[in-house]
Amino acid sequence: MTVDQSQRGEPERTNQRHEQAATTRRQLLAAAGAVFETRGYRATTVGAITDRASTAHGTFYLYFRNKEDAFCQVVESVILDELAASIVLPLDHDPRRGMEQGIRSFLAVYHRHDGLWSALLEGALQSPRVQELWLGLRRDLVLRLSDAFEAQQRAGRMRPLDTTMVAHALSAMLEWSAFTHLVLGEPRPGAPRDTETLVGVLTDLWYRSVYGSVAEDAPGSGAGDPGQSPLSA
Amino acid sequence: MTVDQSQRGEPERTNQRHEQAATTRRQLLAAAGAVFETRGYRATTVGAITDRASTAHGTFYLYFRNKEDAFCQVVESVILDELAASIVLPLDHDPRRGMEQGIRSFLAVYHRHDGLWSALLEGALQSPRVQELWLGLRRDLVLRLSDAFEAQQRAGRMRPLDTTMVAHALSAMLEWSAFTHLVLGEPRPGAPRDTETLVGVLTDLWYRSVYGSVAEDAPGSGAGDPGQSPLSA
Amino acid sequence: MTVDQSQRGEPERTNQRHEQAATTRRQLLAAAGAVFETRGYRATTVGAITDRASTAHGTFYLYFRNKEDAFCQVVESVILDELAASIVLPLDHDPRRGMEQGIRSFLAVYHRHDGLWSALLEGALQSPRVQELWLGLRRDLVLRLSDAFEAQQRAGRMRPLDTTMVAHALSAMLEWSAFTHLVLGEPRPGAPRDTETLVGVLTDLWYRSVYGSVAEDAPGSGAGDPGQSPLSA
Amino acid sequence: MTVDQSQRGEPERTNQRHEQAATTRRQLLAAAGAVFETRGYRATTVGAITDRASTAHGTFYLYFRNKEDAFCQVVESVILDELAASIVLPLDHDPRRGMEQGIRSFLAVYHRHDGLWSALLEGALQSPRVQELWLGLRRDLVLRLSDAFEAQQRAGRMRPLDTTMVAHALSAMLEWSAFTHLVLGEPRPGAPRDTETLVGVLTDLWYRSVYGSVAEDAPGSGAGDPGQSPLSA
DNA sequence: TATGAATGAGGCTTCATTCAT
DNA sequence: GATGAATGAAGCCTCATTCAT
Repeated sequence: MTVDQSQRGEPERTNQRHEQAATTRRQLLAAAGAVFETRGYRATTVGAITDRASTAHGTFYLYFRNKEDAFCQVVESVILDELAASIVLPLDHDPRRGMEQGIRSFLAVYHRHDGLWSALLEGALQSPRVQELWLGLRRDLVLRLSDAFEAQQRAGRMRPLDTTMVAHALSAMLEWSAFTHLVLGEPRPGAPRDTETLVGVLTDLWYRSVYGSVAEDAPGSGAGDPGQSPLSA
Repeated sequence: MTVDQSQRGEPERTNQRHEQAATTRRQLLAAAGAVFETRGYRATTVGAITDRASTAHGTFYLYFRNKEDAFCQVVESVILDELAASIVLPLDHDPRRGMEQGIRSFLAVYHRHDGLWSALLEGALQSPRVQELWLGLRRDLVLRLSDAFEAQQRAGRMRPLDTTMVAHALSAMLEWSAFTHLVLGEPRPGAPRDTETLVGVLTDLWYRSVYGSVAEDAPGSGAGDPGQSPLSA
Repeated sequence: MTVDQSQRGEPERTNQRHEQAATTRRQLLAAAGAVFETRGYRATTVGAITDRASTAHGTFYLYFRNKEDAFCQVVESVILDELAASIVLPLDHDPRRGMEQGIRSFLAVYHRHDGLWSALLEGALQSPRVQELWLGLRRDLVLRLSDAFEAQQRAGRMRPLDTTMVAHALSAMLEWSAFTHLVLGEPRPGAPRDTETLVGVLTDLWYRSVYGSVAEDAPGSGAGDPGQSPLSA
Repeated sequence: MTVDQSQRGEPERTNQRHEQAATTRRQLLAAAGAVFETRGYRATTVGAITDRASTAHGTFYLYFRNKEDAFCQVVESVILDELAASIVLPLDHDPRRGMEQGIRSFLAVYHRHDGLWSALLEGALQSPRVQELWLGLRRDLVLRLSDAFEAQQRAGRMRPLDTTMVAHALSAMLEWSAFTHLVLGEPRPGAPRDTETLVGVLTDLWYRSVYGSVAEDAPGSGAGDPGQSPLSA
C-alpha cells in the first residue's frame, strides 16, 4: 500500500498536505492574533506565537515573511470577519437612530478586539506597512461616512459643510473616544465602562453637528425622512 | 570676602560645575528630543542620543535612569515650554472666537512637535510610566474643558449635557484630528496641510455641539455674552 | 517500515538533532567547567565560555538561563560524576582505615577539581542560588557523617557526643583543610603538596576525636569491629 | 586676620589640613567597613562608600588606590582593633580552659564582624592582594598555635604529632566552623545560634585531638599543669 | 585637599532570522 | 511541509577611574 500511495496517491497526498498546511496556517494566525491582542505589537515575539500555536519556531516563516507580515494578516483576517458581521447592521429610517446604530456597532466591534486595535495603533507607529494598512481601514470608514453626508447634503437635509473634513473629524471623535474609553478605561480607569452612555453622547454630538440647523431638536421627529443613516450603508 | 571665597573657593567652582552640568543636561535633553521626534519611541536608542549630544554613552545615565525616564523628561520639558507659551492665549468675549483660538493654538502646539506626540503615543503603548504621563496630560485638558462647560451650563448658555463625557468626546475629536491631519497627513497624505480649514471645521462642530439649541445660528452674533471661552482659560 | 520513516522522517531527524544538541550542550558544559575552573566565578564571562565552546554567543542562552544557571549545572554534572565514582569507595572493617579511605577519597575528589571548589565558594558568596546548591552538598556530607556517628554511638563504640555538632565540626576541618592545602597550597605555597601526610594527620585527629575514650590508642589494632566507616557508606 | 593667616598661619593651616584629611580618611574607612560588611566584596561600589562617607566620589582615590586597597586597609584597621582587644585574653593554668577561652574569644571576634570575614573570603578569591593579606592573617594564627603545641610537646604533655599540620588542621576546623555557624547559620539556618555549644564541642575535639593519649578524660583535672593555653599566648 | 562630571570599556540578554535535516 | 538548533547583531546598563577646577 505504500507503493499505492507513491504511485497513484499523489493527488491525495497533495490534498492532505494542503489541508495540513491550511490547518497550520490557521493555528498560527489564531495564535498570532491572541498574542498580539494581549501583548501588543512590539512585545509580541515570534517565539510566543509558535509556542502558542504548538509549531516549530521555523514554521512561522513558512507562512509569514516576518512579524510585520503576520500582524497584517491577522488584522486583515479579523477585519474580514467583522465586515461580514457588520453587513447585518440594521438600517433605519430615522437618521438619528441610524447614527446611533452605526456608532453602537462600531463600538461593539472595537470592544470585541480591544487589544488588537491598541496593537494596530502601536504597529502603525512602528512599521510603515502596518501604518498603510491602518490608514486604509480608516479611509474606508471616512469615505463611507462622507459619501453618506454628501447624499444627505444633496437632499438638502444637512447643513452646508465640507463633507470630507466633517467625516474626518467625526470619525476621529468616534475612533478616539472608542480608544480612550474601551482601551484606556477613561474617564474613570477601572470603573465599569458604560458604553451605552457613550453611545448616547456621541450620537447627540454627531446629530447636532450635522443636522443642527436643519432639523433642530428633532430626534426621530424628523420633518420628512432624512433618509438612510450614514453609517449603516 | 573675595579672600573668603578664594580660601574655600567653593562657590565659584560649584557654580562653574553646575553650569557645565546644566549644559550637558540641556544637550542631552535636546538630543533626546530630536532623536525621539524623528525616530519615535522604540527605535530611539541611548547610543543615538549620546552620539547626537556628543557625550559618552555612560553620561546619559548620569542624567536619566533609562530611556523611559529620558523620554518623560523630554515630554515634560516641552510641555512646560508650551504651557509658558499658552499663558499668552488671548481671551475673547465672543465664545466662538474663544473656541477657535483655543483650537488653533492647540493645533499649533501639536504641529510644533509633530513627531513628539507620535512618539508619546507610541511610548504610552509600551511603557506604563509613559502612559501615565500621557494620561495625565489628557486629563488636564479634559478637566479644563469640562470645567468651562460646567460654568457655561450654570450660566444657562449651554445645552444640558453630561459635561465630562462631552469634554472627553470633543477632546478626542480635537486630539485625534490633530494627529491624523498633522502627523499622518490625512486626508491627502503629502499634500500641504491646510490647518486653517481644519480649525474652521472643528470650531464649527464644537460650537454646534455645545451651543446648538441655545444660541442657534449665532456665530459671532453674540446675543448676550456667553462668557469666557472654555479653552482660553 | 523504512518507508514509514522516510514518509514522516521524524525519528531519524529527531535523533540526529538530539545528538547534535546534546553535543553542543556537552561542549558548552565542558567549556564552562574549564573557564570557571581557571577564572573563578565572577571573572568568568559568557563570552569566554562560548569562545571556548566555539559557539555563538546566543547559543549559550539556549542551554542556560544565565551564568548562575550554567555554573550550577556544571557543579551538578561534576558532582554526579564524582558520586558515580565514589560508589566504588572501598568498605573496610577497620574503622580507622575506613575513615582514612573516606578522607583520602574526599581529598582526591577535591583535588581533581581544585578550581571548581574555589569557584563554588566564590559563587556561593555572590549568588543565593549557588549558595543553596553548595549548602545542599555540604548538608549531604554532614548528614551522612552524623548518621554514621549515631550508628556508632548506638553500638557503644563512640564517645557520647552531639553527633550533629561533631559531624559539622569534623566536616569543617576536612573541607577547610582540603581548601587551604589543595587550593591555597598551605602550609608552604608552591611546594609540592604532600597529600598523604595530610590524610594521615586528619585521620588521626578524627579518630582521636571520635573514638578517643572507647578504643584508646588502637589505630589498626581493631579491638573488635567498630563497624563500617562513616565516610565509606 | 586673613593676612595673619596667610603670613604666619601656614603651619596652623597645614595642621588644620592634616586633621581635616585624617577625619576624611576615617570617615571613608568607616564607611568602607560598613559597606563591605553588608554587601560583601564584589557588590561594594566606590559610589556606595563615598555616599555613605558623605564625600565626593573622587575623594576616595585620594586615600585609596582602588577598591582592593580600601578593602585591605579596612581589614587591617579592624584587625588592629581586634588585636588590641585580644591582648585582654585571660590566661589560664588549666590547658582545657585555656583552649576554651581561646576558642570562645576567636568566635567572639568572628561574630563581631560576620560580614567582614565573609567579604574577606570573597575578596581573597578575587584579588591576589586580598588573598595575600588573608593568608598572612591565617598564618599568624596557625604559627602561634603550632608554637604553643611545640612547647607542649617539648614538655612532654602532648601526643607526638606534626605540630604544623595539626595546627593547620585544627585552625581549619575552628575557622570553618565559625564561618558555617556564624555566617551561614548552619546547622539550622535561621535558628538562634548557640555559640556556647559550639565552643564546648570544639574545645572537646581540640582537647581530645591534642592531649588524647596523655591526659585521658581529664578536662580540668590535669595531672600537673599542662601549661599555658596555646591560644591565649 | 576636595569635588563631581565625564568617560568608555565590559558584560548581560533578547530575538528575528536562517538553514541543514 | 515541518523542524528546531544555531546565529549574531543590537541594545541596555554599571562602575572603576580620570581630570579639570
